Amino acid sequence: MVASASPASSPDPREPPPPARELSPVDGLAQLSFLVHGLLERRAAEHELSITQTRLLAILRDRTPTMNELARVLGLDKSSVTGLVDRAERRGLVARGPSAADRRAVLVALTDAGRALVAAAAARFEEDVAALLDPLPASERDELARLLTRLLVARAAEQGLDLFPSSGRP
Amino acid sequence: MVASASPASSPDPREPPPPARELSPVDGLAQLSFLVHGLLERRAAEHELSITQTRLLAILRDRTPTMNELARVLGLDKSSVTGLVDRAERRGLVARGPSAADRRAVLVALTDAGRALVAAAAARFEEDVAALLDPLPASERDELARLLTRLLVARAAEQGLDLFPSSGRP
DNA sequence: TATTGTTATACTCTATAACTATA
DNA sequence: TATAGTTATAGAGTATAACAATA
Repeated sequence: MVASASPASSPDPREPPPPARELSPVDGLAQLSFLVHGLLERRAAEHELSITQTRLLAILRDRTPTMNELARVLGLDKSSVTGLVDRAERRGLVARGPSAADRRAVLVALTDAGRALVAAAAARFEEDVAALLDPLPASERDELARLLTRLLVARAAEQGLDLFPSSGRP
Repeated sequence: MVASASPASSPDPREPPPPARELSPVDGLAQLSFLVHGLLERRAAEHELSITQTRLLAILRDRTPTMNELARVLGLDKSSVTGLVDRAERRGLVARGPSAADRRAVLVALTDAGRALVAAAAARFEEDVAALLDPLPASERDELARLLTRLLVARAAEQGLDLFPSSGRP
């Protein structure tokens, strides 16, 4: 797993190769995850962005959180977010601002430049993933989407989250 | 994509919630990749390993490469590998040794401690991925494996690689 | 007293450039 | 001269601990 692409089982050398082999679901999922992660990493790098910087900008597309909220969403210590936002601010991608509600808090927002950059990177990444799915006919892409959605919904439910909110809440 | 779990489309608020929604194949793949990557990161961290250290140890399970080969496989500069192997060696996980063929070269091998550590981390990670697949009945896990294998085989073929070698070679 | 954010410090990971030893 | 590896240096990303300002 992790680094090697070969299946674990060693076939009997006396037999002719079996007609078609398949990855285990576990191996397939693991390998595909690394592949997709690498695609994002490469596209982000084209815009001089790390994965973390990309996540930061992606989060800010929807909200204007405090430093503290950002730390929670990113799963980082607040001191790490200070540095992260410092570097993005130096590049003019985000801006800090005061909070009307709490004079201790600092709000972080995307600048126009940051919004343009994350939009470009996201578009390219989505093209990559779409290209990855290209070999499958549409019916099988739908089937894949159905299976992946079920996995993600189940996982979200285990964590008490709803993957599809907005069903009748303010 | 990237950071947010919500689908892009906003439903009509006058309609009752549609019966079942689904992620696009692109979103499903992207989200699942981050999920699986995070699982590996957490399991590795339990053993005080970074993803990079884990990759290093995983590669060494199968081979005893030179520093140079390691740099190529990991996609890193050789100077980065020097530091990586330094830190692993300090922890007693790998050992450097001379090459009989080339007195400039340095061979890197897993120690027993390193082998035990990577085996433990890999086992836990595979349990995690298996648990992720648990919500699907066996027939759908098989279908998922079939679809993922086709994607990975197609991608490997584009790069001139065979995902399933060993068909009639020493 | 508790919370928000920054600073100081330290370690990992990564790269570029310069260097040593061998081929 | 070219290649294998290390060292020096620099910067991103991360965390812990101590601090200032505000609640």
